[in-house]
Amino acid sequence: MSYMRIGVLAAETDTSVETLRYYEAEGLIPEPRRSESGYRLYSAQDVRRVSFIRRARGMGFSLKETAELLSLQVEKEAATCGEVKTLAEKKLSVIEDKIAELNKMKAALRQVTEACAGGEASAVHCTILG
Amino acid sequence: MSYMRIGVLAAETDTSVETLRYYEAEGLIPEPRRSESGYRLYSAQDVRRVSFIRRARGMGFSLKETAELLSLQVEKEAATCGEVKTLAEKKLSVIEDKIAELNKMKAALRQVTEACAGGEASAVHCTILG
DNA sequence: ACAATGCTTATAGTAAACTATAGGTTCAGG
DNA sequence: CCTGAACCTATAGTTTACTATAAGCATTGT
Repeated sequence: MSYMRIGVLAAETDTSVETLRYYEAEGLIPEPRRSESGYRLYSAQDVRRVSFIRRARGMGFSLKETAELLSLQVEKEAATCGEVKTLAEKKLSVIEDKIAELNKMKAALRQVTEACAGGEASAVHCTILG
Repeated sequence: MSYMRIGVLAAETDTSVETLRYYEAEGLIPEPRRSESGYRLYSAQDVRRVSFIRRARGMGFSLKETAELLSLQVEKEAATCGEVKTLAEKKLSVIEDKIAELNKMKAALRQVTEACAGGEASAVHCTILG
């Protein structure tokens, strides 16, 4: 149960096996250990890593930006604590900005739902923009 | 001052003129009125609309999804209040989900900055994932 | 034993969202 | 008047992120 093959990882992370191999080729996930016959074998940590990648992608981070976020883990030996902390804080503020943007969109949509009583009346006054 | 040309709109919205024409071709912004010589002329409302598009794109919404969000404005005559309200609420929950995901990522990054004292020590214990 | 399923590599194809180019028109400043 | 910047259309090219195909080996169920 400890190690899973690529199909299981794909299912667990709602990804395709092709995409997983692509992420590996692009360096977003490390080369996994292999079974005797050459099958890729993944751990629970890989599930977390791929889930993180999918989440970041869904938020509009590119694969390159996602890799930067993940580098906070990968570079742990190489970088000093200070460097990692600085990068993490920079990324954190990017995320804060995104949350703020989403809250703006939320407010705009709220206006719509509140202006609309619902029902059959024409939606002339329902508008997302000014 | 009331109407601006495409270059000004591009500057105001941090977009390229090519992208603006592309958005027009794709139906994300309406065909603007033209000057005598055929130049596109935009209003302040167009600035708001393009800004909204850029914000939505940055959040990971595709152009198609962005168009759906904007349709809440465009379809105002055609659709009933009930339909618009339902769509708005659906989109609202997508946005809530995105905010929740970002908060997860934020928590993960917080762990990093907190585990890292900062300074010269190796960042072995700085990790974004488990 | 053998077919179905799942894995392997390598390579090619695709869709979305720009981005750039070519060739021409308009307009503002010197 | 003329040069250069900004605009026009039409079309072609690029990048990103997959997605599919081909040809073959491995594993599992009957």
